[in-house]
Amino acid sequence: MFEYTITATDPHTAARTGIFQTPHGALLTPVFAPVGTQATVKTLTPRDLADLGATLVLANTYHLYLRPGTALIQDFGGLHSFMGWPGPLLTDSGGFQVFSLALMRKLDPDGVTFRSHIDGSLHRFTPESAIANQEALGADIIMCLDECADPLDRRYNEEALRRTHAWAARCKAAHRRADQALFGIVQGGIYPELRIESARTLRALDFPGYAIGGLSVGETKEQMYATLDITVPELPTDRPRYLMGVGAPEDILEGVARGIDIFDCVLPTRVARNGGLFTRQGRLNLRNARYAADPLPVEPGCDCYCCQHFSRAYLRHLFKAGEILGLHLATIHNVRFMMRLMDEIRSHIAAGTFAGFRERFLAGYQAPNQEARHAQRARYVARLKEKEGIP
RNA sequence: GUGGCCAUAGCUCAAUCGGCAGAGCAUCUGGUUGUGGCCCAGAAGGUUGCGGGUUCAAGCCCCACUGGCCACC
Repeated sequence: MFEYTITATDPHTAARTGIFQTPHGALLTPVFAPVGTQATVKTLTPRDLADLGATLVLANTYHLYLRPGTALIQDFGGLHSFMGWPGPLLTDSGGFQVFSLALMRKLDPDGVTFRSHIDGSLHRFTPESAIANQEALGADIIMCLDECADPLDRRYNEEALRRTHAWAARCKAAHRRADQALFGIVQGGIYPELRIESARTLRALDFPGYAIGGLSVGETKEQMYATLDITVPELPTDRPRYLMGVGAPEDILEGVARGIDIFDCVLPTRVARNGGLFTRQGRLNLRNARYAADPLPVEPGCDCYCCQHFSRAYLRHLFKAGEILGLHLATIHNVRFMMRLMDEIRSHIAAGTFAGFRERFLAGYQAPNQEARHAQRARYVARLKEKEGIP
């Protein structure tokens, strides 16, 4: 179980294709996992997901632990049967959400105590309970409890890294189910020495796969790419590498080129629900007045149900009118866009033409305004700190 | 017909004693990276119903007109 077979390597980059065997099916990598936080990819049925070509779906342990409870899902035969998704599943540990969503958190060497963002009730995660929760959910790939620090705070990262490494060892020791692959998570912010130390420490624990966490959380894209450049080479080549929380189409290309095999991200589905539609030219904001009478499909040539049957004008109307169908159709398109992108990436790696494909894609793809992104991020962080009383 | 109340941004409404005309929604634009359809940021939008008057200064006070609502014939 959990054999990872490399099927092709790109001659010009670190990109590779592979097959990762799981109890619920084989994953062709590089693979992108749509996010189904609360045991559902918002607006999509499992049948939609299968039709779109999705193979791996991520669900969040933090949310499912709080509601409806991991024990209840276990009583229903686990997450696969509860949510009606027969394919491979991945759950995170819940650690990240404790730090990003919970109303309060108190760290100690043994774990983290926090208050639910839903009702304020008091809870606690330890490495052992994080594993127990994920064993109850029964996903094919599960994650160690880790601590995601501010990527630009060196001292915090040093401190968080000690906990993350100790917790990784305890997670591995606590993990019993042989039908789940437990991945370790490399942390260390944007600091090369910390990333290298983290990768080596986790590698010594011998996980069936390795995740890179703590990225796409506030650093620049250049810093993220540079961190991948120094981290991936420290990981074993015969195990899948999972870049958590990424990403945008341009980041997928850059990640694959640096040897990443697995991605997950809310971006395609979240942006879809706000009228942002992916195309090869960049993102199209359907709320814009310029599409009010546009008879074209979102992306001419796309084979998705949305593009095959509906105009931009109709989709814009659905969004302006607040109709549910707009969210569904936009999500269908964006997930299909990601799946087609991954298909093409795998084909080009297999054919040895990935480098040229990446270059052409990035030349034609207009990424969102980085200044606006970072300005917003700064405001968000400022609000968070104000909320928590940090000067 | 008589009396009273009202008229401010596309809509619903603020504006202290007469002292730089604002908000929410809608519109327009940008953003969302280990998920709240939430949300965040910015922009545009005004001859304060019309015409006079008083005043250094009027959305606010006075007169007339127009339109609306209420009450009573």
